[in-house]
Amino acid sequence: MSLQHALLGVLEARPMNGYELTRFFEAAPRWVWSAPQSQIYPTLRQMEQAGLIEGQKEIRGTRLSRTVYSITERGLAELRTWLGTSHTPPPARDAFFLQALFFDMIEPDRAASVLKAFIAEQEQLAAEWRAHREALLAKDTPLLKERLKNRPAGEHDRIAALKAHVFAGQIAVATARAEWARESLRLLEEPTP
Amino acid sequence: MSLQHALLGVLEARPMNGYELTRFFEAAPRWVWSAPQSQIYPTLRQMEQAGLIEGQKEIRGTRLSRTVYSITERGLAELRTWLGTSHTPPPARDAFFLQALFFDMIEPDRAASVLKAFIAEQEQLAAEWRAHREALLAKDTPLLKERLKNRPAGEHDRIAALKAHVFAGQIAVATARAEWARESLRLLEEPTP
DNA sequence: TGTATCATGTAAGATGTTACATGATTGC
DNA sequence: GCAATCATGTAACATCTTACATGATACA
Repeated sequence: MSLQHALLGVLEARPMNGYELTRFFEAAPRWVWSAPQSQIYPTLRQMEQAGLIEGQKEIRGTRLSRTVYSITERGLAELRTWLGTSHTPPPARDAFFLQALFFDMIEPDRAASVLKAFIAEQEQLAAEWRAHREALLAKDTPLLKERLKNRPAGEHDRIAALKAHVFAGQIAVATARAEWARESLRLLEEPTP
Repeated sequence: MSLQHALLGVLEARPMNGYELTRFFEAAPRWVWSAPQSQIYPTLRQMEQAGLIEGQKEIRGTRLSRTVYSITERGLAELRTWLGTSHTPPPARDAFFLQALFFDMIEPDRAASVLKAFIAEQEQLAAEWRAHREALLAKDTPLLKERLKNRPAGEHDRIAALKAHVFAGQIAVATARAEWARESLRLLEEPTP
């Protein structure tokens, strides 16, 4: 159900059509949730049926139609309830740690090259998140700007700080993973006595 | 495909039947991968068809039959290839960070209680992993004992250290998450000027 | 007139979840 | 005899992935 809540969270900022949402959820600088286009459209229709969002059909030109969805009172209530509830953690399922668990079965060189790629990838992610965090602190992302329009000015700093802090969390995790991988490299290279 | 590799990794230690594997993958002290019983059995049959594992039917008592699966040469090769290859990271999909991203929409008290539950849960996980890590370092887990029987004694320390280090990684991530949640609590409580 | 972008759709298959179902064996 | 454990199965459903398909509009 998380995709639905992710969509509700985005639509709370402003109404959007499937195409915009698709670009958002497929965006290169990774966000906290991702989904392919083929999942977005059916989910939107489902959510409309459930009364969580409302679609407004528009025509561009003569024949190109798009449906702009906005969050309903019901959707807002559902989102708030979900946000205020503790959910059971997802089952452990980390393909990379799984891989690392059996590194003793392959040559250290091969394991090392996998680890190095992992470090590069985590650092890349951290860099993207760092940029996004900065942009949020500067209140300079398209979505945050829209969102703040419906909020009292006195809260803007707090809201930006809270959102930015989520990406600080992503950065912290990516950094911890990269650091762990560097330690792994040292462990692998240790000469066996 | 990761479940298949997880199963291969476990079966490399020793042959097991579906029931044993189920207990392993549903075990309370979380491992790096989990799967329900309903997924294990069909996957095992699939893997046997693919020649990655080999099932040996046994009879306990008069009628209770079980199929003990062991890894084949083919399965071992597949596992080694997978272990030595870098895989594209899974798409970002973190329900908790998603939730935290919208904490500005609910009362700070409610957000705080969600955060506190999260901290407790991450610390619980870290504790379980810490215990498992210690057990691995002491070469005192059932599976590791089996596994080491087929390895030269001179490598035992290194293998145990490598496996234990994976759980050090899990602990580091859980700790980073808990620490991040504690910072969030402070941010939430900050008085708005 | 052609290319990039806008805009929406579906279909097949893999993976994961929840729940139910059946019977054998061990040990008290 | 009864409960806990051993042992395997399936069915329905939700979720996610990969791929294909179609047409409109903007703009150079």
